[in-house]
Formats: sequence, structure tokens, C-alpha cells
Amino acid sequence: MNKKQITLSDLAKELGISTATVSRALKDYPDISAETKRKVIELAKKWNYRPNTMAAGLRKRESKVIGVIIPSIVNHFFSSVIKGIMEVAYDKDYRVMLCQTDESYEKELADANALLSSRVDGLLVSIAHETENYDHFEEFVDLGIPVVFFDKVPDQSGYSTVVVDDFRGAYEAVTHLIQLGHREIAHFRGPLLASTSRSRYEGYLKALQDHGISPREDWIKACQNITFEEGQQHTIDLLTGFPEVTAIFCITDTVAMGASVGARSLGRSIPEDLAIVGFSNWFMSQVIDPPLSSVSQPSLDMGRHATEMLLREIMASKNEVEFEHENIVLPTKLVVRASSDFKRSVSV
Amino acid sequence: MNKKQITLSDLAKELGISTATVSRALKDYPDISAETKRKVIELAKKWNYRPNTMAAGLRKRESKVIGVIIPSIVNHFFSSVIKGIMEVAYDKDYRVMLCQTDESYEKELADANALLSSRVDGLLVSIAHETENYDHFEEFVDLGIPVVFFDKVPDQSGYSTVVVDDFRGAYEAVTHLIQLGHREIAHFRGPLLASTSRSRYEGYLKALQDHGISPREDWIKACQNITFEEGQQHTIDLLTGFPEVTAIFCITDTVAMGASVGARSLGRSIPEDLAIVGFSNWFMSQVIDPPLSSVSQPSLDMGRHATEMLLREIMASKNEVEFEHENIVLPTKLVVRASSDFKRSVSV
DNA sequence: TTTTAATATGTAATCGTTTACGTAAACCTT
DNA sequence: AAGGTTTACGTAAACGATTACATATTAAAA
Repeated sequence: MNKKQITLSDLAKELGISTATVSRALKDYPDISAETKRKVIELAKKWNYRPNTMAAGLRKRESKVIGVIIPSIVNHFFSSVIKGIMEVAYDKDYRVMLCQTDESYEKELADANALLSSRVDGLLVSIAHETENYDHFEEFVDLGIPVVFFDKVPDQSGYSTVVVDDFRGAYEAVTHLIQLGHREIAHFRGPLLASTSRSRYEGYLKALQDHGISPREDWIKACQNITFEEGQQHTIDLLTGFPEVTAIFCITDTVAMGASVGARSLGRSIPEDLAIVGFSNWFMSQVIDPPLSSVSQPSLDMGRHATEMLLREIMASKNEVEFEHENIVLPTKLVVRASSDFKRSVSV
Repeated sequence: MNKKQITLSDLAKELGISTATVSRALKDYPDISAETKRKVIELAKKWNYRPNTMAAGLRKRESKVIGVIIPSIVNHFFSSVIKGIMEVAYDKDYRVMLCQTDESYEKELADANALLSSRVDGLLVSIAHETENYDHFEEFVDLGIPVVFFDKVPDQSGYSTVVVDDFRGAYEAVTHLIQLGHREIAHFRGPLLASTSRSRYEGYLKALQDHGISPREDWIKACQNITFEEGQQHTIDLLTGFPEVTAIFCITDTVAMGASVGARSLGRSIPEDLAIVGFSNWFMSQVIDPPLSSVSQPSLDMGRHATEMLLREIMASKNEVEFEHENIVLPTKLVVRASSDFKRSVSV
């Protein structure tokens, strides 16, 4: 059994004063004498006193913990977001309780429940692919616990969100391909339930449309799990069925790398025979051969912004102040590398 | 201010019974009638009752939280470990509180303190590069809070640890290079304070020694931050100074990838002019060109084993049972890919 | 010198659960 | 019918920190 840690009353007993005084001394209340404060602080340090956050939390009805629910942690994008979250949270003396859904609705529900039981002061969520219903998050809202969604956000309004401008990022990527002379441009999309996948898909369609190109149903392939293998397989299927395709815009870099490997297994050279653009611009994109063009997402910033927003809402909620839901859209940036950097002679 | 969530006494009041009975009914105690249990459970569900873990934790002196301290989260290896940790922990109804040190001793200390204040039931740690002193972890031990170290573990005995067989992994990697005919083998190592870096370094030296090769001080380069850029720069420096080197064994895949890019920027082709072997075998190793030979580490398993060990110790501690410190060494496996797969004609 | 104000501390309730201990009623025993 | 056992609950005291309210002492004001 864990040995008891030092408590306020241990200190109080030793010093012959009340726990109230000890508590106030440690919190530097103005009506405690300098002398008493000195003695209390000294003993607290000597005995390694550490306030029990559960006791304080129970009394103050706040846990100083923020819950984080994400689909996956083994993922460069999400782990960067988490890093951003932790930077801000720990700086403001909040702890982070992490949950991972694996894109499962069931798990998301269970995690939300666990975090409610833990009485988290706020919640950061990137919702799972499977999720179509937000009742479990509504419950936080009803209880006055702020929730900020990031990356994959609900498709309804009325929530605080931080997203990347997926639509514009995709639009620019595809426009870039068109300007290089491509007209046969395929797209490997993600599940349309996810806001990010949908926005990128729509950006793709809009770019085509704005340049007078009709999308071809056959050239749009869906990835269920957004994996390297899917990218690889889709590319092989696509290019054997439609060798006229000259460019692929992929939902994410992992898929794009699969596409790159898949295309080369068919003897296509990149970018001469096939241009590829990904999304996320993760570290490896610049390292592989050929380096991958990609739309960069500010993942660290996303975590920071979301957490700052959440903490603002927590403060407001604490002070019984009404707050507006904010919706931040962070800019993306197209990074052109060798995988697309090849001007085609336009034959139209 | 957060609205009050439903409490036991809310339920008790509504049903006209005592909170004790409600508590016991929900916990399915045998001396509560089936009828009462039914009514309690029904109302609890209807009102979305969620036990306040802080209150329970305070009373029972256990938080059902395990603390995790790692150097970095934006890292494939660590995020996999975390995934393994969370799988096991959540399955056993423990939450995970995550801290990131960025390899800083100061931060590690602050995190350990915060987790002590949170009264975590156990601690999982991969120690920071900077850390030389373990007093902050001793404090957990003194309080009877189990601590399991993984990956980077203290160099003293008397702790529970889960590590990968770094020595043997390195030994096999270097032996592999020797068997291919290499004798001029460089090594990019990490900081020697870290147990992992040191073991790999020693494995490298032992492999050379066992094959009658004397190590060359000049060919051993230290990476401070284990980055792609360091690998790149070290390679350029090394090969310009010592063009006779034919192989490099790198502390980690990221460094190895830097080496690969650096070598090619000097016009060396891999593996014909230079063989490279990394460590970790992360996903991208098989995708880059040329695919990288690497020593695979079971990261998910490491997280799982460490957590299972920790939970065993927590149980033992709870039941006042003495427990032995365990030291698990997980096997590595050399995965040979194109970056080293080239037999040299031995010229000795 | 009495009244008032400021200073420094104490008292005790509270947060929501858990649990040792107590008890009333019903059912057996012999 | 007296005592014993079982069943099904209730009482109240923890757990450790916070804080509204009370109080004692000293200093200042009248």
C-alpha cells in the first residue's frame, strides 16, 4: 500500500497551527504573517509536501486536467498536435489525459465517459471516422464543460473549432497540377464523413471545375484507413485501368508515398510520367526519393491554438461569463518538390 | 461555472434511501436486494450518473491514473510505445497522464512533481538524455509508488525495467556488415549517458573486436539530438575526411536516413559505395530509396510489457505484497534491405 | 479610556465516495 | 419463546484541501 504522503494537517500539527493557516500560507494569502509563511514554506519544502490535487479538485470542483481524444497517436500529425497541446497546457498548469479511439465510435464514447468521470475541466477532440452522432460531446456542453474540436470537426455549427484550410490547400495543390499542364488528375480521398477528407475532396473538385475540367468518377478512389498500402494498391489499379492519368492528388502523404512506390512498380517515372502531390508535409516527404510535393499543415500551431482557445473558454466558464464559439482556420501552404515539378507540354 | 454533475446523494434523495446503499447497489454488493439494485441502476442510467473519480480516489487513496514520462512524443518509436501503454492501461481501467521532457532534466523533475501531486498509482518512464540523477524517481519508490523504466533506463540496478536488447541488436548489425566484407565501419552514436546509446555503441565495439578489427576514434561520431540533419552532416564530414569508410552503423533510422541523403549528395551510391544500417526499423525505412536495413525494436510490445509489469506491481503494492524488480529484455531483429545488401570482394 | 479598525489566526462545513460498524426486521433453531 | 442468524439497509467518519465566518489580539482613533 502506498505510504501516506505529507498532508496539510501533518504540517499544521508540527507547527502547532491550523490547516487553514498552512493552506493560506502556501497560497501566499495577504493576511498571513511573513513569519508564519516562512516557517510553513520551509517545513513544506523540508518534508516534500505536495498538495493532493484530488482533494483540492474535489473541493474546488475543478480537476486541472484537460482531456484529449484523438483517433490515433502513432501518426506524425497527431503527435505534433499533442506536443502543441502539452506545451500550452503544462505552461498554464493543466495536466493532459490522453485517449485514443482508433477511429472507433464505441471507443470514443467510452473515452468521453471516462473523461466525464474524471471531471476534466475541458476537452479537445479530433473525432473518429466512424462517428456520426455527437450526443456524447453534447453532454459536456450541457454540463458547461468547454469542448474544442480540431482537425476532424463536427459538420454542424455551434462548436468551437480549429481546422486547417483543407479546401484551399487542396484547391491550390490541384491548381498547381493544372498549371503544370495536367488535365487527367486523379484523387485518392478519405472517408467523406470526416470533415477534412470532405473539404479536400471538394477543393479538388472545385479546382477542376474552375478550370473547365470535368471530374471522372473512376479516377476518384476512396481510402478507408489512409494507409501506405491503400495508396500503393489504388495506384496500381488506377494506372492499369486508366493509363492516361498523369497526376494524383492524395489525401495525405502516407497515401502519396504508397502511390509513388506503386507507380514505380509499374515502371512509371515520377514526375515525368506521373505527378504526385500529398497533404500534411510531414518530415519524411522531403527525404524520400523523389521528394514529395505536399500541402503543409501547421500541426503544432493547431494544438497550441486549440488549447489556448479551450483555456480561454475554461476561464470564461469559471467566471460565469458567456463566451462565443470561435472557429479558427489555419492557413496551409503548398510546398512544391520534385514529385510534381515537371512542366508538361499542353496538348489540348 | 460547471454545472454540478449528478451525485450519489442526488440518487439517494430521489429514491429515499441512503448514499451508502446507492453506492453499494452500483458496485453490486451482495447485501443489497435485487429490487433496490434494479431501481438504483435504472435511475443512475436515466440521470447519466458518473462517479466522481476524484472523490473516490481521495477516499480510496488511489487515482486509477498512471503517469508516463517520455522525452518526446513526436517520434514514431515513442508514440508506438504510448499506444501499447494505453491499450493495456485502458483495458484495466486506468487512465494515462502524459508528460514530455524534451530530454530536459528540469522538465523531467517538474513532471515528476506534478505526477506526485496527482497521486498517480504508478509511473512509466523513459529518462531524458540530460538526467544523471534519479532522486526524483526515488521519491516514488520511497512512497511505495511503483516505477517501471523502459527504453532509456537508469544505469544502476534495483529498478524494474523493460528494454530492447540494444547491445545484441547493434552487434548483429555490425557483424552483418563485416560478413558482407566491410572492415572500415563507422558509427554515429548518441549521448553515452543514455543506456540505449551506450549499449549500441558497445555492441558496435564488441562486434569489431570479435572480428579482429580495431575501432577508429575518428570514425565514431556523436549525435546530440539524433536528428536527420546530424546524420547528414556527420556523413559529409566523415566521407570527405575518410573516403575509405565503406559502411556506417547509425544509432537510429532518422540519422541513417540523413546519412543516406548526405552520402548521395557526395555522389556515393548505396549500397555499392557505402552500406548503411539503422536502428528502430520504423515504417518509413522500407519506403525510402534505397530501403534501409535496420534493427527492429518491438515498440508496441515494449509499451505493453512495461504497463503489464507496472500494473502487477501496483496490485502487489496494494495488497502489501513484496515484489521483485523485473528486468525484461525484448529481442531485436535485423531486417536486411537494399541499403546494405551488397557483397564486397574482400581484399584482405 | 473606550470604540473602532486592522491583523493574524482558528473553526467547521464542504466537496462526493467509501466503508467500518450498528441495527431493525425477518427467519431459523431447539 | 428465547436466542441466534441472515438480510438489508442506515449512520457517520473518514480522505485532504479550501473557504466563509468567527474570534482574539493589537493598533489606531476619538
